[in-house]
Amino acid sequence: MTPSKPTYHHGNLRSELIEAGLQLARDGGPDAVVLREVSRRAGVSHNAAYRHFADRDSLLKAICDRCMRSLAQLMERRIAEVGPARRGAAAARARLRATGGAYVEFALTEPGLFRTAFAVPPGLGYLEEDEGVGDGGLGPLEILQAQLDSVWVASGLPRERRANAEFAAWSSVHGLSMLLLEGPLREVPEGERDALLTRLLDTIERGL
Amino acid sequence: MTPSKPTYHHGNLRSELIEAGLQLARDGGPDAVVLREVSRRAGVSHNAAYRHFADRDSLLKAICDRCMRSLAQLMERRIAEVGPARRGAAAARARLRATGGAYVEFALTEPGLFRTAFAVPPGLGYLEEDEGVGDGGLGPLEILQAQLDSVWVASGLPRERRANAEFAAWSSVHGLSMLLLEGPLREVPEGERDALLTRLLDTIERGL
DNA sequence: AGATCTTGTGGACGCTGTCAACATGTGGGG
DNA sequence: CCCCACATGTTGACAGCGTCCACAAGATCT
Repeated sequence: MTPSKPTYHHGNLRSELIEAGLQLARDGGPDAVVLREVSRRAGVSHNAAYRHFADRDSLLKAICDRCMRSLAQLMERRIAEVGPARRGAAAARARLRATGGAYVEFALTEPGLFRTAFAVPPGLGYLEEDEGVGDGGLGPLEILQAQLDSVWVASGLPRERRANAEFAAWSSVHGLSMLLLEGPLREVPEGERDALLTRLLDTIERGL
Repeated sequence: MTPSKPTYHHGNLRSELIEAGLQLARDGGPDAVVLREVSRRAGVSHNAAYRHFADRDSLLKAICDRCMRSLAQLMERRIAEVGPARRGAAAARARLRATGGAYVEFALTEPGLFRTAFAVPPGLGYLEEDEGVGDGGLGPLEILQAQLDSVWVASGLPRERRANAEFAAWSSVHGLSMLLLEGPLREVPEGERDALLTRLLDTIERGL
């Protein structure tokens, strides 16, 4: 099970397959993760992957988890950049905006990885067990929840309104990402995108 | 160009291909639109479609337009159900909520069609020319814009805040739909989904 | 050393989209 | 009316894909 014994036939194929698939996903999204091409890039025959993954979907799932991890890491980084020392309501709101901004930034700068992160094959559960988790051990949703908690504490928002706020915020940035990436907004010129994001974050912050 | 001359070899194949593809899309989403299976269902050989569509993507695009039209129609219907006679700010807001609700309703009741509506192949422009338009001649975005205009007029919201509001609202319902459909929220039990939608619409309405 | 399990290979099958060559039905000009 | 040109549909082929099966070879255990 542990993929880290470098003393077998190939060494540690499993990792290399994931790495090769990740590169394909980066360039062409989830559909570009082609089993035979992955094997080719790893330098093995077209069937070797079946010793490490039940089928293509199983490999894809592993790659999706890595993509989700990258997303979580960018969110963590952008939150940290606000400055850990800053306190108060303004800082909490700035971190919340950074969280949403990082989400859309990831979608636009790594479109292939973003699309792959959410291309988990049906039947393979999404939130398994510490998969797709950033350096802080939290997944994207949990990171967002933490920032919302901070805003609630710092801004004194009505407690009963906290319920499900994470899903409203998440949906917004996710939807904007999808629409810009592969939806009808993909023809929006680059210069206008920031305005859309700003307007979106304004709306959510006001509506919390 | 007009597909309605019932006096040729097959009659009007083009339409039947789209119809057959639509059924496949309804059951299995865009990936289920398989050229050979479409031809099979239309009762023609596997290559007949090439006389009406340049390639699979071209056929898929036509199917996507039909899906978008269905979405627009459901939005129109739900808006009309609010009651055309009702006037004032409350009515305008009710219609706006109906618009967003219809969007998510369509995604959940016709998941295959919804996913197909946004699976327009890259390279084939999204908003061509009166495609994917409802009975009122408006596409989903334009319908949403009209409802937002009504709210602005009826509620006297600050005019400078009108800019890009449609994209914030659209992103929200689109994101929720995607997350519930094929995203990490697809395991949310049916009973809790309405709460998420309500919270989302509340947030948007407050934040406009 | 020899048995056994794990890992990788080679070949096959049916599926897909697409291309080229061929067949057939339709409509118009002599 | 006939024949020609064109539009439409068919047949056959090709490469690429995921997957299954039988086999080979390296690693591990006794």
